[in-house]
Amino acid sequence: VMILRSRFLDARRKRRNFSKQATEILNEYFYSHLSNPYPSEEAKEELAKKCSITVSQVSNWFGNKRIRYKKNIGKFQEEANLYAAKTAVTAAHAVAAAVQNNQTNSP
Amino acid sequence: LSEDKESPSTSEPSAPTARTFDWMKVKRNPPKTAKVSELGLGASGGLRTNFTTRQLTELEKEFHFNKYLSRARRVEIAATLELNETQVKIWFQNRRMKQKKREREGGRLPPAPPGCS
DNA sequence: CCGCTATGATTGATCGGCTA
DNA sequence: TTAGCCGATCAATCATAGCG
Repeated sequence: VMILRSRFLDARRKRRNFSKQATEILNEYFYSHLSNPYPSEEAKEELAKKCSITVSQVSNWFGNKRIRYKKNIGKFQEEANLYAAKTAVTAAHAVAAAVQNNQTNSP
Repeated sequence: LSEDKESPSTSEPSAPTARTFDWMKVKRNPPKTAKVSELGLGASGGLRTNFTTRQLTELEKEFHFNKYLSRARRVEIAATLELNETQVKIWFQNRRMKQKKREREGGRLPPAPPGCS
């Protein structure tokens, strides 16, 4: 029984946390799509490239994130607000750029 | 082809942050791994079956022989390993997906782990 | 060094869609 | 109409990484 764990050194043994920036990118996507955090295959590939990890790892990350998020929403409130603010700033910049671009082209 | 806006379902019009969306409420039905034989005994439903090393070894062996099972073979395996036909069927289903996944992204740096001393 | 939490991966089983 | 398969996901758990 004890040695039943002979699932022999699953690959999980040498687990490595993702880089800080990779986690940053994943969280940004997750919270900016909180209403439906299910990236398409294409989106996963893009995220995988940006994070320098595999598509499967992106899938694992979202799978774990969704489950753990809904298991204890309160625990992620702080994180949620943090990324919500960050994307808001990004959106603001985008709007500002669009406005400026619009002014220089429309007249 | 994008714009979501999933209905926050049964929620308040607007909250400061983080509303509750439908995906957060999704609940899966518990496994019905019950065997018609034990209707009054424990260990039937709601639990994730833990396959023994022997069962996994046999299933793996069979998988390398056939990626797909015939009904007859499935019944045979299930009886031998004391599992449901469904469990055997699902095991093969998952095993095929696992195989495909490995072929797909396993196509890179398999050997040569730096620390080989 | 120890205990507890955070996190990546694994996997039996479920869900919805499609096909023979 | 129905059972098996696929693809994605869930949900529980494993083993390790990281922090106090």
